[in-house]
Amino acid sequence: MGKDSLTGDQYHHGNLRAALLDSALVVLTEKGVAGFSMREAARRAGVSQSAPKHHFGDARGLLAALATRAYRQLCDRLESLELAGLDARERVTCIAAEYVAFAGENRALFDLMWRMTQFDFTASELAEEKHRALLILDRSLRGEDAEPPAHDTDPALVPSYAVWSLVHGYTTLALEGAIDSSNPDPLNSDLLNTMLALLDVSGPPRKSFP
Amino acid sequence: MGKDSLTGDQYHHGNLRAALLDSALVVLTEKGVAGFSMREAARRAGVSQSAPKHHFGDARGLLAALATRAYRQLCDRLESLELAGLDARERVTCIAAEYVAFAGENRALFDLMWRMTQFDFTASELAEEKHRALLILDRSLRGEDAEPPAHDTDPALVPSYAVWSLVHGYTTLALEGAIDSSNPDPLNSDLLNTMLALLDVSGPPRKSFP
DNA sequence: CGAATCATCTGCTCACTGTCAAGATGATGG
DNA sequence: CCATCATCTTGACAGTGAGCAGATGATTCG
Repeated sequence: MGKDSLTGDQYHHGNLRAALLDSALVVLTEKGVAGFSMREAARRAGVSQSAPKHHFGDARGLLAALATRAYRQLCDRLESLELAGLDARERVTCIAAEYVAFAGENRALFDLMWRMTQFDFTASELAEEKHRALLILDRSLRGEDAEPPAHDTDPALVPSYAVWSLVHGYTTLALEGAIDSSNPDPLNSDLLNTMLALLDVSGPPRKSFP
Repeated sequence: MGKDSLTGDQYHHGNLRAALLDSALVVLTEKGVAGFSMREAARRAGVSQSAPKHHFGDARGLLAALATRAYRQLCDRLESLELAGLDARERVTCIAAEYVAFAGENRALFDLMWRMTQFDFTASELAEEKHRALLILDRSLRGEDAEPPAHDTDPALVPSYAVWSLVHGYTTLALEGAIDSSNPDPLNSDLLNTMLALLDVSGPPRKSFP
């Protein structure tokens, strides 16, 4: 377990960093990204308003750390899926369901994860975890023994990019009420699977891209 | 032209609403969604801090009006595309390119459009324009003479939902640096077209969804 | 053991924001 | 001509992120 572990032992003088991340998550979940307040997160952790500074620098730093932890959790969930014995299409269905489930269970967090460019462009650790998500998706799709992609624009990655785009696009569209605005809980796995069925996930792309 | 027209005639006592929308767009473009300030928008329009209240209620109202105008502009651009004589795949390519171009030319605005749930859940005019985007996409995809969808969950809409999800997902992923983080201008139409080629946009879906 | 050093946390201040209530200003219309 | 109404200004308030000086306490080192 890293320094972001959920349960703190000593508290008041101890692992404030993890405690702040926890209280920040509560505030974020209750108030949303727009209503988030670093002072309130500090208040709920029982410390002064400027205590977070030493651990996260500023508010963007706190949110970046929160988003990084969220990416790590998502990656862990995707990585721990049992995909042995499934064909490519079943694996995609499985991954997509987990992705959508994570977004539905952690809406405010999922929002934040895709809103970081407006807070911090240069969070390298965060970019790493984001990239890890792509690699996990690609490995799940093409199998453990397939050759890993040489670079971000490797043509072999195209099907993975397509799956990610489709699943991620559907998730955000649905959460923003663009799919079925009358439905309060719009994440519909059946619809997503029907759309995924229209996607050719097996073969390599026809031509490379620069 | 509606009341959101860009050029104001009388100004100081006249169409402040449009002037505020214009200055708000400038502030939004310069500072991004997180750095947006209603006071600064009022300042740039040459009026007092609480002048926007009468026209938009509060800050969320201003942003909602801005997002609504943006949806209208996007819809107009998609609607004015010349698609006659093209087959389904060419039409999709054309629409996708326009969608991505709009997002690239209006990044802050595009961000805002998909961040409204955290500002205002009940902007009916906005939801209308968002829905109009779907109908335009669907009509472009299935042709002018196809029967319009009966409801939001009409199975005939599935290919349109899939195209929208793929294109929208790719756009947001690319803008967030998830596709090729080293590329500062990541919107690559070739990659998008290659992904769209993997999608079966012609036939009806195999089975309906609830 | 004592003292210096360092990490951590507090208190205070500042500029800025969104929102509200009360009042000016000016156009419209009876 | 005057009342009414829409529009805009002024002045206030609580809340926020950020910076600075200093208290507190743990650690390390002479």
